[in-house]
Amino acid sequence: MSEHDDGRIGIVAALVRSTFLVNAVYTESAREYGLTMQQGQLLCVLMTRPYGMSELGAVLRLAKSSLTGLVDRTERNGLVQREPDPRDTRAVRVSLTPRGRDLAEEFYPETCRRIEALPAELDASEQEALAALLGRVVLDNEVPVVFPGPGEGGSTARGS
Amino acid sequence: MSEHDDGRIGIVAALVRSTFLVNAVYTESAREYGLTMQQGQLLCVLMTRPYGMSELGAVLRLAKSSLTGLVDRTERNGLVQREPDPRDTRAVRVSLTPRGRDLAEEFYPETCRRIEALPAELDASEQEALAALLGRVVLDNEVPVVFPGPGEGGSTARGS
DNA sequence: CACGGGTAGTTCGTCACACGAACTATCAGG
DNA sequence: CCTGATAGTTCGTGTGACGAACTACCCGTG
Repeated sequence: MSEHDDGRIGIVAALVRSTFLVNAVYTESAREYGLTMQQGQLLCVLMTRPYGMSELGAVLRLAKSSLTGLVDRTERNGLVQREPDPRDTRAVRVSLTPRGRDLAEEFYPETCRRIEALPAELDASEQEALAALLGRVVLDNEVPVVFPGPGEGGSTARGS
Repeated sequence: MSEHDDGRIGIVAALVRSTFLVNAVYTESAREYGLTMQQGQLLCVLMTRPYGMSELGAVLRLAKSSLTGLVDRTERNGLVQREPDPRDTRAVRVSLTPRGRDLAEEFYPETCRRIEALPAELDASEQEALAALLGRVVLDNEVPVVFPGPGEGGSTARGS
């Protein structure tokens, strides 16, 4: 109820405005790599491993027809590819192409840097506290892993 | 592989995923009122006072041609109106129609409720801490008032 | 006063995004 | 086999975002 005598705002406004901020930064970063935010997100998700279309739809919270379009466009740009799923003739596995992986491995850390810069005015313990609190919020609300944590991105789960 | 043995995530992932979450909630809420997220945002901004197009572009971070389209569509839905600016023949003032205000006054608090529910598992002091930390982040990064704080919505025009 | 540069918005063409409904093809259980 | 569920695609529609080009107007300067 008491909000901004000294710049203090409610938790709702704080969440909405920080969302607006992160959206803008993410979009801007993607733009500079020739990506849209959605395509950037797709690449980030696929960094860890290939996904089926339905699975991707669940992670990105998209209707299946929306996802077909997104993968179509990203595939047309040469960043992802569809492969038949050996276990199920109906299904496809979407994975990064070499070019897509290269791009993701530039885009992802650069975007991390930019997001990381947003709370730069907070000291280390405050940043940790923020991460912990927000982390609990996303955990409590079962947010899909739409952005891998550090260490999950580049080197760990890859080879084939 | 270093971070989430116990659910802890880095600050970047926390920010990105919470953004994803709030986006989804906001979009969903708007959808139920027959709005898109952008139109809902427009209504929320206009709740406090009328804006000029350029001004709106700055707040919503949209190119002017994008804004023309958004206002066009929202106007077609009968929620906002363009009025000539008495001070400047070139300019227009965009304001809520009565119907737009009614809708905003349903949409805004309902969306607040939903956003507020996200950190419900945090206790009061934790919520306060989160609001304070996030509030500083948005302040440091000069995020426009894209979502009014409580009390700024109806008639109490509390400046800057 | 005229002129010229800046400002306010719109128009136009283009592409991305998101959805639902209808569709094809395959899987799996009986 | 049949039948119902599952995996994806296609199609049509509306929204969203942008840059470039345009009109109309403001205002300071000469």
